[in-house]
Amino acid sequence: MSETTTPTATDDARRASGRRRARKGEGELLRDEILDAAEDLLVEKGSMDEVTIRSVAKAVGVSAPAIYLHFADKDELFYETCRRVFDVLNQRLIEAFGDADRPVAERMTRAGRAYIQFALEHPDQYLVIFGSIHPDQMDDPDKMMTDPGVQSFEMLVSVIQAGVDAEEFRSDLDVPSVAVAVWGAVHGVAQILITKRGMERIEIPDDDQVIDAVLATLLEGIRV
Amino acid sequence: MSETTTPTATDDARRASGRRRARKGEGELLRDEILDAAEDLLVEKGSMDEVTIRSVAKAVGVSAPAIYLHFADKDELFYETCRRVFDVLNQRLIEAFGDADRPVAERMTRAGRAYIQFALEHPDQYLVIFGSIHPDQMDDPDKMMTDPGVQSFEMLVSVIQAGVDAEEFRSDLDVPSVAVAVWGAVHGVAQILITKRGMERIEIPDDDQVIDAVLATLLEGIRV
DNA sequence: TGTACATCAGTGAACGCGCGTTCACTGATGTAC
DNA sequence: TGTACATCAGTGAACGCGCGTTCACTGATGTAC
Repeated sequence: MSETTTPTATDDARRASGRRRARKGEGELLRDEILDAAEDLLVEKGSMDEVTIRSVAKAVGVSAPAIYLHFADKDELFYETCRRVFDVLNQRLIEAFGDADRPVAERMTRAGRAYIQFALEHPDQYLVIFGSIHPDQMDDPDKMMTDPGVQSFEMLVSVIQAGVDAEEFRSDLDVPSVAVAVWGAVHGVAQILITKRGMERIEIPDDDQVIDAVLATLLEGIRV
Repeated sequence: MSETTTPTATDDARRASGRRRARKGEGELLRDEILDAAEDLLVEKGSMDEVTIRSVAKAVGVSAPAIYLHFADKDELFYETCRRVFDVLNQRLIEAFGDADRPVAERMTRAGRAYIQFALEHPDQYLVIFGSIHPDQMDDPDKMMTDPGVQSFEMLVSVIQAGVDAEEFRSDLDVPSVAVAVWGAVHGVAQILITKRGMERIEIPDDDQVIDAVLATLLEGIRV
């Protein structure tokens, strides 16, 4: 049993997790792995409170203190985790809204569908993000999830305004109020479709039917 | 310093909290006080996880183990706390829907307004209730918040159907889908108005304007 | 009316646990000479 | 090319803390005789 053939604890850890210690200057690689693991665990557990620093570290194949080489504390880790997800949603909305040649009604429908579909594809992250936007937790304005959200919301406002200008939508609309109403409606439907699994006693139609219903109803309500 | 004049620790506790030990057979009185305190703390903290059994006991003026004379564990305590709130909302919706003489559109508007206003009056309980309806936590069907919710939802469905029958609403509506859409829209707007305090960068109009916008848009969208 | 007793609504101290975080350290990697 | 050294990415053990919950108990209240 020479030293070269005896597996060490370090070897075991490497084999189990598939991780090697990062080269010098490549420490940032671990950061992304941590964020990936945190996101996966968030999906699995459904709440930030039930995901521990230790479990994230274990999933990555690293010791718990190693997390602190990349994030100041637990809050910062999960803030970054959620922001990444929100960025993807924002990107999809920009794409859906962006095609300025098409009719406004069509662009809004596509964006609304993209929004709800994103929420259904990432149900846990979506709920965590919205759950984490709690008034009491918003004391630090720099830590808000809304940076990308603000951008999307402003696009929504200007698209509705464009619809009014193009005489697709009624001219008497209070555009900002309608924008909040549309956002709220789409968000609310997304949340209900996510949670409907638990509501067996309410017979909820297919996702697509409900998505069509809310988008059609909203559009019909603001159309000329 | 005779025993009759020396204040005991028990006297102090009584004076501080205003509680007396319940008479025999009146143990149930404490139960309501516990639920009231739990609800208040829930509002204050914004999340079940941040309210401890110890803090509830302290607010009531009782020792922590006393809680266990009335509730099996922490889950049961907060389940009951939320159910009470949900029952009030349900009652308000029944009232708003109930006046069968009036036009359906008016009844729906009143119910929608009552729903959002209730959410704004009890923002934290509302978010906690909706936050606690998480798919992963719904494994025990007897512990669902939806018992009163089911009743309200069924009323919504039948009211919309009544609107179709009375030829107030379009005959081609898929009533169940529209009901989910309406519920989702109202819920989503309520949630956004609750959380808007934290979103200073998005300029959100007055509550009433937004409420009017979503209800008018939805109604206009389903009207004949 | 007095008194022994059962019952009930609580209490105080302690339990075990898991958590976020800190600390002193190790050992591989790259670099200057 | 060899070697001493600085740097960096980690580790293992331990910390203090607050939590939900349990346990053995106390003392006021009502009741039977």
